[in-house]
Amino acid sequence: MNARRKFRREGEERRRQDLIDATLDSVAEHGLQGATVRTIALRAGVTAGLIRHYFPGKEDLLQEAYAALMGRMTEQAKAALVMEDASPRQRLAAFVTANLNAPIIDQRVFSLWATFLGRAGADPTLARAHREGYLGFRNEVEAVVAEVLAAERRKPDAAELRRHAIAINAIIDGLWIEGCLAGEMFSPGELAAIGIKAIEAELGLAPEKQFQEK
Amino acid sequence: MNARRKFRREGEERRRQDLIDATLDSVAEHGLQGATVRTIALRAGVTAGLIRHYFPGKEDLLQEAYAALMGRMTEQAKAALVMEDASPRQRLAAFVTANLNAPIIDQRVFSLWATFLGRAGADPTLARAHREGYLGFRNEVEAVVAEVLAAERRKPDAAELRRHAIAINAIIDGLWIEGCLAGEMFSPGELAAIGIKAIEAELGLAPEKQFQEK
DNA sequence: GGCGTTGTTGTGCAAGTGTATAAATAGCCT
DNA sequence: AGGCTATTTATACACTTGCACAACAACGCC
Repeated sequence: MNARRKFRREGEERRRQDLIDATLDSVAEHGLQGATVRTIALRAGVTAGLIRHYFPGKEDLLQEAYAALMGRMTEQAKAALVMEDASPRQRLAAFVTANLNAPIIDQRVFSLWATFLGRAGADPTLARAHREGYLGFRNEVEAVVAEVLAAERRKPDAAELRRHAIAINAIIDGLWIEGCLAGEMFSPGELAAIGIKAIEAELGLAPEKQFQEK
Repeated sequence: MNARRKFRREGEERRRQDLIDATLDSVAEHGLQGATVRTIALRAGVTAGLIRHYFPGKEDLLQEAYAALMGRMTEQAKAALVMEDASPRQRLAAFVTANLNAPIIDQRVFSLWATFLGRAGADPTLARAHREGYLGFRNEVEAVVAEVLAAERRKPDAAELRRHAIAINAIIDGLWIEGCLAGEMFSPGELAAIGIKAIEAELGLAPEKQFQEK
């Protein structure tokens, strides 16, 4: 009687990923305080003790989960930049559009972002991880902005470029937050349209002419 | 022996405020998970049992603490708008400047904001509280923008006004976050200057002429 | 001053926490 | 098929958590 639970042995990488995913799910749903080893294990379909077999402690699991989250976010964000045969301005517009629509506009991701960042003030590790991600993102923005202005025959100095990047980054971040927190207040594509307009104004570009037909 | 601890009876309102402040301090420093009744009580200079005398439960204390935080934030933010004998444009600039400098740019406040907002996805009460604060803020922005444009003899329709308010709100929010998380990366006043420029571009205003002398 | 009210303390408790560790078994190698 | 080994389960433990409750003492009132 009292049969022991059946189980399967998964590959190490698979198990670690499952545990990390389960951790992110738990944090997104119930916050850091709700992410207990038992909750996480239950979600991952294993028992609590197994966590200690793959991670030195719960804290390490949380750290790795945050790193994984950041990695996915920046990866998705930057993916919109790799477009061939497109003008710099089109690439910038596509970048903004991608960042202000699903799946990057997502309440769950926002919850995770906010929850972890709330501890950045106290946890230097988290703070540094965020800073690196932020600077990487801003540098991408700055590079595209430089291309856009170059295509317009304009030659901004480094300080001006930096200011543009900071402002544009703020516009995207701010609209991203609004979309995540109150997405249903905006019609589809509205945030992206607002963002593109604001960014074009910031860069002093003439409103884009619509050339839908080939 | 084992003398019982001396204590003083404080007024009810005072004690409640102290407990709320201690709660916010605890959350800012160690996150929601670090805000235990014992930690909070220790910080407030009382023993844990007293919390239950003023609040039905820990959850209620957290709710009231969040409400208090939001109240202080929006109050401070709006305070910069009450300027007499100032042009709409000056008031807008003062508003932006106030929101992008201390004490509104503050890592502790950001930690609290992020920590609580991380649970907004799961807790409808928090979500609604945030939404109200956000809409209130945006309406203030929209009102000032309307004044600024009116002073320029421009008559935008409601939709255009809404878009401007959304974009400007995003700019302020985005720069606020950057300042809170990495304040030392910016020189004093730099964020405000960037914000004002971006907002003027968004509104299509000619760069402001400096008229320092009376 | 004595006395009652009630703000405040201290203690206790059941549930839940992360971690340690022994027992079991799934899957591979021969 | 049989044994080895490392993955996985299960149990135990010390500690923390929110909450309940009884004892106590500070303060107002007469």
